Amino acid sequence: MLSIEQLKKLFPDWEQGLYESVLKNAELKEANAGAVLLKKGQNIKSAMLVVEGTIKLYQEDEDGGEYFMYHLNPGEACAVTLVCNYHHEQSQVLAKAVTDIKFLAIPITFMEKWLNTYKSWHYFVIKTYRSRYEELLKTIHEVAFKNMDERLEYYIKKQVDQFGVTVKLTHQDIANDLNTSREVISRLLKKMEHNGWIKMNRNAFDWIKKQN
Amino acid sequence: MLSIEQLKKLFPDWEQGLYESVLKNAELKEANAGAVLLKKGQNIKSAMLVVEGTIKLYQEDEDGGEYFMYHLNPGEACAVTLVCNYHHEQSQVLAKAVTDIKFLAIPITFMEKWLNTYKSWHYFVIKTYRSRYEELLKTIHEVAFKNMDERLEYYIKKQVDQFGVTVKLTHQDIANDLNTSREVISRLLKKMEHNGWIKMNRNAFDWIKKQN
DNA sequence: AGGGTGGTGTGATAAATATCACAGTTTAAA
DNA sequence: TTTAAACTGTGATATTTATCACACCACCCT
Repeated sequence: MLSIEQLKKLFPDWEQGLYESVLKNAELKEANAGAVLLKKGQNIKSAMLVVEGTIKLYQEDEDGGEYFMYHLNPGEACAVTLVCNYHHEQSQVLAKAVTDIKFLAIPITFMEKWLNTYKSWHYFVIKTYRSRYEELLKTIHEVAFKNMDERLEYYIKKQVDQFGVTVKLTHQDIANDLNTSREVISRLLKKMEHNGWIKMNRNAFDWIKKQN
Repeated sequence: MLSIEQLKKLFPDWEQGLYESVLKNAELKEANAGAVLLKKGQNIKSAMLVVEGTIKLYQEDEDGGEYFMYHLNPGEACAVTLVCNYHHEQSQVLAKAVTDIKFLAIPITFMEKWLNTYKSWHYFVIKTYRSRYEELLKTIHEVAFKNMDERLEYYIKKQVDQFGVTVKLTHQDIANDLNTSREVISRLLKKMEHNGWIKMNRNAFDWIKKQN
C-alpha cells in the first residue's frame, strides 16, 4: 500500500483526514501498458487517481474510432469518474494506460460523503474538472479549425511534453489517435522530415523543430 | 432587482445565506439578442449566471472562425467564468446572447469566498463543470467522427430542443456556427428537404423528421 | 539463411468539403 | 414603386482527406 508521505507528495493540498480516508478506503491497483481502464458506456464504480505512470484519455466512437484528448499523470484524477451522484453513471470516455501504471480506485459511494466532509476534496474535484474542461476546449479548437498537418504537430508536441523528443510511436499508432489513416500520417511525417522538423527512425522519430 | 423568490426558482438547491449574498453582491445585467458577452482572451471579471433568455457558447478561432458548443439557459452558469483563483483568467470561449437576456454578474472576488462559505455553491460549481464537460465531449464526438451532414442534423436537433421545430436561422447563420460555408449548408439542407426531414422557408425551416 | 510479419513509401483514385462565380428571388428601405 | 441588400440555388473547380493497391525493407523467429 501507499504511505501517507507518498500520498502527500502526490496530492499536496489535502486535509489530514482525507489522506487517512483515502488510505483506508482506496484500493491501489496496477495495470500494464496498453490496458484499457475504462470504456465508453461502462458503468463507473470507482474514481481513479493516478499514482504512477501515464494514462491517455480518448473520445470513443461507436464503431471503433478513437480520438486522443489528453494525458493523465500522477497526482491527477480522471474527471469522468469523480461522479457525485448515485445514478450509475456511464463513462463517456475511453481510458488507456500508456505505461505500466498504479492508481487508486475509490468506490463512488465515498464521493458524495467526502464532498460533504473534506473541503480540500471539494477543491480537488473542482480543480480537476476545470483543468480537464480546458483540455477539451483545446481539443475542440484543433479538430474544429485545423487541418491534419497542424493537428499532427499539436499531437506530437503533447507527446514530446510527456515523454521527450523521441516519439516512440508507429505511424499507425498516431493515425489511430487522430482518427485518420496510416497513409495520411506517413505522408505528413515525410513532409515534416523534409522541413527538418523531425528525424525519422523505424518505430520512432525525434522532434528536432526549433520553437520560435 | 430580482426577488429572492425568483432566485429560488432559478437556483433551487442553494442555502438561504447564498441567496442573500447573491442579491447583495450580484449585479443584474441585461443584453440584447446578438450581443457578445465574452470573447476569447478577454479577462474574466465576473461570473455569469443566466436569469432570462438563452446564451450560445462557442469555441473561437484566431481568425474569426467559430464553432458552436452548447446553449446556456436560465438557472445555469457559464463554467468558464466560475474561476476560483485570483490569477486573472482569460476566457477560452466566446459567449453570445441568442435572445434578449438577463444575467447576474458576480465579481470573481466572491468565488473563492463562497466556495469556503456555502456548500451549496460548491455543489453548484461542480454540477456546472460536470455538465459542461459532458457537452464538450459530445461536441468532440461530432467534430472528430462525423461528417457535415450528421453534424448539421445534430446541430438542428439542439436548436429544436431549445426553440421548437421552427428553426429561425439562415443558412449563413448555421454555416458560421459549424465553421463551414453557406453553400455546404444550403446543399445539405436541400438534401434534407428531399428526404422529407425539413420544410424550407425563407430565413427559417421546420424540422419535420420523425424520430425513431 | 529463409520466411514471415509488421512498418513504411507512394501512386491512383474516390469522397468530402471549400472556394469561386453568378443567377434568381424575397424583403426592406428609400 | 423602385432599388439595394440579403438570402438561396447551383455549377465548376480546387483542396483535403480517405481508401485501395502494392512494393520494399527491417526485424524476429526457427
